[in-house]
Amino acid sequence: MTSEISEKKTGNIRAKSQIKILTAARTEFVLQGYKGATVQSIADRAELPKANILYYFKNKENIYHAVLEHTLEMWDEGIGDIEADQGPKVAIEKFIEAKVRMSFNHPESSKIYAMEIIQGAQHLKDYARTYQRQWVREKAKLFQQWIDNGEMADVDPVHLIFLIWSATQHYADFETQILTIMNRADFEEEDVEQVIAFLCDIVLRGCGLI
Amino acid sequence: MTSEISEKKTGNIRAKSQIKILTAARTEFVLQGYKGATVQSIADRAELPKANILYYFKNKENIYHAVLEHTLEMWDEGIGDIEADQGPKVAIEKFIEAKVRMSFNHPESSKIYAMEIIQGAQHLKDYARTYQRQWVREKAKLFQQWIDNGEMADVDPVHLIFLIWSATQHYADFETQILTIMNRADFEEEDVEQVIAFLCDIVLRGCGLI
DNA sequence: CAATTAACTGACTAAATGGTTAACAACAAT
DNA sequence: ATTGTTGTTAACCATTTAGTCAGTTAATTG
Repeated sequence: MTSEISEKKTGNIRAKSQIKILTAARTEFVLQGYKGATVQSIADRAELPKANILYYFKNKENIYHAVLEHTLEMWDEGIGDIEADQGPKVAIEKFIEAKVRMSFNHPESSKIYAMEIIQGAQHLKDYARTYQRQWVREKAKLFQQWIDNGEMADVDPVHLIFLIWSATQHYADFETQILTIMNRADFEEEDVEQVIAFLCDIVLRGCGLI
Repeated sequence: MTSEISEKKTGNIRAKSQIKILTAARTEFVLQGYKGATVQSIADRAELPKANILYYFKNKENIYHAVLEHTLEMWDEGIGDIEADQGPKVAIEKFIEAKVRMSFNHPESSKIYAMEIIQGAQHLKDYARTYQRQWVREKAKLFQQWIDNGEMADVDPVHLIFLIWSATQHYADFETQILTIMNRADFEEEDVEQVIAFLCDIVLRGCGLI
């Protein structure tokens, strides 16, 4: 039987290699798409021989699944949830800020997710059908209560959620376009705060909360 | 020398075949990505032999370029431009409506475009750098004048354009997700109008125009 | 009709690619 | 040391795929 130390060491090698591979894979899948990313290109980016990649992941599809899973975990965690107790203004502000920060900090995850949806969500149909639909319904109900209480303007809650999703994720997915148009090489913390302020301003005023 | 009639007929065959091929190709590129779409799969979808595809387009990249070009033409035409003479309210309304209708009528073009940008805009860098950047600057200046004249709230014009782009294109690019969440099979004219009304409502109020 | 051009296609080829295997190296446990 | 486990990798193979080509048919023209 293996000792605790050896387990840790073994685990470390596995974990380190897997992270290295998944990081390289994520980039390749974004740049080249699923079919365009080759095991060899992932190996090159990870600076490992191809066979070593296939030692840790049985095949290319498994790598992709692992990347996708990681993406969904982030989506769940980083989303910051919409909380009921502080009213619509704070809830929307917090939600927008969480989503914008996510987009700027992890654009690749957002891109992987976007490409997956654009191509028909082959691997994510169930996720949207069960988890996401439920989440949207719950939050929509919450917004509707605020509307009924006269705490915010009468806007369609579901489309409001879509609006916030799209506007925030745009800064990740269309990074390249935005940087080119703004004639910038990279985003800075300043930009992140400006976007948060802008979106909160428009959306809150749009919801009659300012 | 070929007669006018023969030119027309010849042109017809070429044009018809090319449209057939490009339509099939567009769908395949959306569903499978550039590398994933094979010349054979495009041929199958177009119901033509593979060699016939390569008779009309020298190679796969040429097909993709043709698809992309068509997409950009649509983008230019359908965008409806932001006109100065009727003030910010009408300008924004018209722009939103044009973009939303475009998204619902030609989701595949929007998807091709989105994937291209997400993957780093390899084929579109120049387009964004020259044409788009100029367009955004022009329109931003226009918004700024309205702001300076006190005709609308002081919101960042460039980010306002990004917001409208993202919110409208979202209905094309994330079609699958939205339909799944809304538990619907297809969009109807009713939906289009609801989205237009919703977005105009939020954005106009967000800009202090209601 | 004869000749020229355009449209079309089955069969083939060279290169790329996902995945296997078998042999080897590092290392821990006894 | 011996044994077993994990990690590592070059070499190899089967399949897929873009693109070519040689030859055929259809259309057009003079």
